[in-house]
Amino acid sequence: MLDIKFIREQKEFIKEVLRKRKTKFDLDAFLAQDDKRLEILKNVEHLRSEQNQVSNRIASNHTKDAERAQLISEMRGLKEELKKSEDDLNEIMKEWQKDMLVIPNIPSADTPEGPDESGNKVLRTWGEKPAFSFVPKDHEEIGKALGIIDTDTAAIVTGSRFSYLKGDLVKMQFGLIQMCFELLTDDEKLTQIAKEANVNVKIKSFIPIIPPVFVRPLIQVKMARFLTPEEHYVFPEDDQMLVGSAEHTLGPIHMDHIFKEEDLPIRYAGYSTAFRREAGAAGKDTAGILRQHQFDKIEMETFSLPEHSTEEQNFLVAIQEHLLRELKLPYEVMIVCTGDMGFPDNRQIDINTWMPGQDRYRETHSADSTGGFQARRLNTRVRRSDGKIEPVHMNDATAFAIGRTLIAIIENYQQEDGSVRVPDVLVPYVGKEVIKHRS
RNA sequence: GGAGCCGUCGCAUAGCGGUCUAGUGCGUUCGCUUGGAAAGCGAAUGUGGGUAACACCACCGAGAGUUCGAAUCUCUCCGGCUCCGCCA
Repeated sequence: MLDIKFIREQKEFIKEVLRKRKTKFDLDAFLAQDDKRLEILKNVEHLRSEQNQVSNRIASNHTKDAERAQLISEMRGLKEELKKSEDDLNEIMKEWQKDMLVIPNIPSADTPEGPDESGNKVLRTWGEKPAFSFVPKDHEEIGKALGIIDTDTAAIVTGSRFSYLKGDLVKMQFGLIQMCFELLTDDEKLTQIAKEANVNVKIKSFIPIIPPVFVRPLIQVKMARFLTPEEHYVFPEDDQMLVGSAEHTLGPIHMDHIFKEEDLPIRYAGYSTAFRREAGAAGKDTAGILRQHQFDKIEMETFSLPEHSTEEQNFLVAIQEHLLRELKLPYEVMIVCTGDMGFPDNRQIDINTWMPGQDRYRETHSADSTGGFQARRLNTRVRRSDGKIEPVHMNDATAFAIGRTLIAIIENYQQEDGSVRVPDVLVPYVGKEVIKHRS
């Protein structure tokens, strides 16, 4: 949510934002409504003020009985007028709040304008795509043959887009989790990463979190992550829904809280399963485990001072890149254009990792800078040293989308005989250098 | 799931229909005092809306209601605690 004062003051600018982000919204009509809202609000406050004054006179000992009776009958009339005005205000506020939720965040200056994902720009690439002396297979074929991925049984037991991961692949998942948390809780390594990426942030390690996977729909609305209800598993009788990302329960941790300036930044790393209905993706990526209804993820969520949030986002991207470099997986870093970026984002950076089995880069990471957009709805603020209170800035970013990272490893590290080499950094966790079929 | 308590300004508490535009203590900040400090004394200290700035208004877990008037009474919901039951 944007600041209504800002919207009022920067009308033309907001219109431009709406156009760039392909949002159909009649801003003029909305602002006319807003004028009306302020007018009614003033009226309500005036009436309430009068009500209090008269009420005080009724209560006063100096008021004579006859006068008191007179005042009480006066109050009856006032009461009705107030009620009517309040009803008007409530009605207009309902519309107003709905409208405010439709206006997206303002894209950063370096966000390219574009209609859809074709407008995204690659900022840099890293790593050599592996050269194979044979035709590389995709992860499903390899995983199935090795007995480490079983989607067939999952389809029978549960349904499509679910899977059993088995054997060494499970150990590899826990290896990824381990190496990730070791990094994110290590000040020294984080300092090194920031230095190498030339990013200027206060180093403070991440607090590991295992968050709930259920969340109230109302909280999702505050996170601006509930624009497509059909994408979520919702349980109306419990007024709860499954999260689509750990971000959904990490972001609201400090709802209604006011930070001291020196508290920031605060960084969390949450490990959680994510659930998505993939309602709009029928027939897309049906093979293997690329697009599942259920997958595990480590998500970074940080709270920072407004002037530090872009640098914070760059820091999170540097961490993402570091993790991929540790695994020696080739990737490209991409800045997402206005037509493709997430609704609450002011700057979105995606990382696509090379997947030889599909002969293309696929999205494995996203780093979303939402500025004060989510924080304003969540009422998460900071008191500056001069006493002023403002929304904090929030960043969220993938550390590992584990399923997709496993895919990238399987496909990049595959060998002609169908076995998969284990990346050096994961060998201690998996306990072997090559994953072969279990005899 | 059953029974009983409870939710007030950072924390702790008062508040039992009008004097609550919410009192007190702790904490915090500033000042006095001091060679300096502690103690003591004095003052300030919630959030939001609104305004050029004031005024003004709202907020006592959330919402609805009763009333001329609600932190206070009623209802619904949310959350917490204690006991019982069940359970990893």
